[in-house]
Amino acid sequence: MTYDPASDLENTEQIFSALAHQSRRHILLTLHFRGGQMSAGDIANRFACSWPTTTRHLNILRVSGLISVDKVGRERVYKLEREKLTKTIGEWLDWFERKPE
Amino acid sequence: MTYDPASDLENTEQIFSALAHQSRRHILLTLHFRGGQMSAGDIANRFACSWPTTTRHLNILRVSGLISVDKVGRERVYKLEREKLTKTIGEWLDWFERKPE
DNA sequence: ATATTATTTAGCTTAATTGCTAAATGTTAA
DNA sequence: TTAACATTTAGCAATTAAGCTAAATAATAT
Repeated sequence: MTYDPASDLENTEQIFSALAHQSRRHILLTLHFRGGQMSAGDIANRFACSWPTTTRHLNILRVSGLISVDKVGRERVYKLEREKLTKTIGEWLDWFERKPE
Repeated sequence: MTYDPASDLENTEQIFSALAHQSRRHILLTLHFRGGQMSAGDIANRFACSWPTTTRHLNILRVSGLISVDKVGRERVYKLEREKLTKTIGEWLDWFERKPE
């Protein structure tokens, strides 16, 4: 797969949209501070909303590429894609560190 | 006004929500690369959507604190609050540069 | 005073998001 | 093979977001 600017922009859109919800930002931080990996249940148990609602948040994060998932037995283990997050947002933010000519 | 963690969190929410829309991110970049200040008309003319729609985007950005506005004659001049953007997002992103203990 | 310019506000419609509960799926244990 | 567990999918209701056109406001120019 070669570089596709259109899908890259689309992904930036997905990522910023994913970050727009408090619960999803919280999930990312929780994942990070618990070592980068947690099962769906471990995540769901830490949040006030219902498990299906958390599942949907996880899915939005997964489609954006900010997390990935792995089946382990009957559990699903979600993994933070830390570099995807820091690279995408960091690079966007970098435009504002550049002097406007 | 002393530091208020609740309103600080609320503002983070506003900022991430403001950044979730492509047009609003575009407005911020346009402002930055045109020197940090533009009239509402200059901004609206550069976008495909109707002027009232742009006005609403500008208002969302203003309420979040990412831009500010100044009346100059019959124009309204919008100004990018560059540091608000880089500080808020940069500091949030920094959590992910810290080692999770 | 009146017209023109710059911009916002109001009001409406459609689409998207978020939350819920209940049902379905797939996996391991008895 | 049946029960229990871990999780997702389906489907619904309520809220919010985003777009438009038309009307309102406020400042300058004639």
